[in-house]
Amino acid sequence: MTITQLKYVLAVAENQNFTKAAEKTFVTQPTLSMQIQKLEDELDILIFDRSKKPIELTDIGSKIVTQARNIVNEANRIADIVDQQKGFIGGEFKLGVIPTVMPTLLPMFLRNFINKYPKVKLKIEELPTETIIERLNEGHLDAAIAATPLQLENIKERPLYYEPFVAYIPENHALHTVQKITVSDLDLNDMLLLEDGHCFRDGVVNLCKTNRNYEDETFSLESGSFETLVRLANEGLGMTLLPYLHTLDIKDSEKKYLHHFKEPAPAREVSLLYHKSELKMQIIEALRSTIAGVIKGAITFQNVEIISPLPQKSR
Amino acid sequence: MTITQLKYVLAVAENQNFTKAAEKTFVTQPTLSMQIQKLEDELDILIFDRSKKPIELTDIGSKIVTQARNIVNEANRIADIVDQQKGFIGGEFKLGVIPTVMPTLLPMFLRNFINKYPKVKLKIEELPTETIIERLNEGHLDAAIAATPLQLENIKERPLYYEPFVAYIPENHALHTVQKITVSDLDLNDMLLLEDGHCFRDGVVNLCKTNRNYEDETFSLESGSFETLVRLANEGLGMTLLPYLHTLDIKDSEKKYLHHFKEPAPAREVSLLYHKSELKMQIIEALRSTIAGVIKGAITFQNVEIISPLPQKSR
DNA sequence: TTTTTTTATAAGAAAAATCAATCGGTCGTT
DNA sequence: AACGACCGATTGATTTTTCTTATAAAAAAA
Repeated sequence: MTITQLKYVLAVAENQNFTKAAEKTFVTQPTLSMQIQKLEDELDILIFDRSKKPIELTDIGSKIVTQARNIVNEANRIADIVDQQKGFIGGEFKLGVIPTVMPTLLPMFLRNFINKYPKVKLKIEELPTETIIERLNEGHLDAAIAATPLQLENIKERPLYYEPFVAYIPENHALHTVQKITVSDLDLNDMLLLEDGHCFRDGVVNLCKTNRNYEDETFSLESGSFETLVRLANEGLGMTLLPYLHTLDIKDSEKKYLHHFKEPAPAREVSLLYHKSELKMQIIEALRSTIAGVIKGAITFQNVEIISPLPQKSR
Repeated sequence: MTITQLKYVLAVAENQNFTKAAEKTFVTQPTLSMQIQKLEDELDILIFDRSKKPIELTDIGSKIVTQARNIVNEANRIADIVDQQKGFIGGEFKLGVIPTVMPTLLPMFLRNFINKYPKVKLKIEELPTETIIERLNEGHLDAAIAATPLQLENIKERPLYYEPFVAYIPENHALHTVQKITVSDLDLNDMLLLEDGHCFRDGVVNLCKTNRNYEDETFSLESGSFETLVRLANEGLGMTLLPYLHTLDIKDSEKKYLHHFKEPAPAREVSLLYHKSELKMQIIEALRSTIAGVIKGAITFQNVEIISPLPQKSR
């Protein structure tokens, strides 16, 4: 049994296809087939059920895949240990970021980070929380930034900052005169929301629900970006909630429509996520400290109440 | 990097010698040297400091060895998983047993076990607790039977039974008339003990010390076997304590000198020990259940107080 | 100094991993 | 039913890797 064989098995298990797996592992398909056959012969079991289309893992096969992932992870860590010893922080690093954090946080720390660690080849992808979790588990992401707490079995969370919600209330709105609003002022039916799939949307819904219970979940209007939401609000279609960092980019002329919450303000917790195997931990730590450094100047709030980003099962 | 290379590294680290490591791994010394050099080249570090005699690990080398042990363990577990799936319980299994448990426990379950699991090649070694711990950590033992609790970082304990101490008090002894003795009756200076290194001896010393404190630790007489202790006691040289199972083998004519303790009787906890990596867990479990089955008939005590087997630092 | 022990190196043999080409089976489509 | 697309297995040549024997070099022991 070799580590290479285990990597081949993982590739086939993930792609459910020998040919694609071969491409991913940069070998030809016969090589892959033979190595996997050799392993199966050695163990005297079948890992894959080739009669199914697409190919499936056998019972024992899926146990082996789990353990193989373990072994390959532990093997990768050897390189980590060496890097750490050499003080080398570099190599490819895949970071996932949720859409509602991406545009505000990224510009704040990115230049800083690549200056400080020029040898790290950062590959950043904007992804919904769900996909982030999948890819962290499969090892296709090295780390991610998302709203927490998620409390997942195999994923560790390291909070970066707490970002309060800020209300955007247009001139003609009923709440316009209220200076410091509270959660109980909120009405979900009057709220402009992001499209489904954004965890910030789920956070807002959770927040409003702590107040009242809505059976009917037909929301008035939804959009894919905060900018659109603000514009819709200006048109008198309702109010909306924004994460604090987004309010820093708003036009001066519109800043007067921002209303902060009475403390403790509702807030989302934004964390650095990584797999419990703690691979590439030096880079993760470098990332965390860089972000912590730049965020300190931007967010000074203390007294906040964390709103869960998890979508609640309705009906 | 290959698993084979890691195994070679482990062998050299353990033997501190390329030639011996080569023998242990069943390859020639040049093979070993070259493979290790290849790994060192690939990682671009030195694992071994060859200038020292005997050879030493570098700083980074010892970290790599730790991780390598990890990887090799996890890799071995693949075979475990397959065996479990096939319901196969077999292969070589190395069991360590402490001297004071060996002669009484082994005959009770051994025949039973080899009948039930004929494919397991049991290799049993009588070893002191200290050596058992070392070998479990290095993976040279698959499991062991020893007195607990030891509370060690990398070793799990699964209690098998609680074996009360029984006093052997010869006719002319001061305590001879006392039927049920108590711990406070004991006097370490009057106690015949096993030689240094036996954990049962440490248990007895601990037990007596709960009673009084002795500054002077010059014990009267020591011996390597319980049989000798009994004979010495018969000669009027003092009393002694025996583990319960040993009292079953005593001559009928001497049984009258056995005195049980008042409940809760002091007892030692005898456990199955294995490495936390839980390799060969099916065999370990088979062993445990077999022993548990035979011991149930022999030991029915309930109300006991466990005496630590750990030697206390004196002076 | 000589001998012994121990690791490194060199060269050839054996084993293995890989590739290009191709086969054979299973789909879905026409 | 015939065709083509897809997919994994097989074959045979080629390259790469691993291992061994033989030997050199260095260090330690005598």
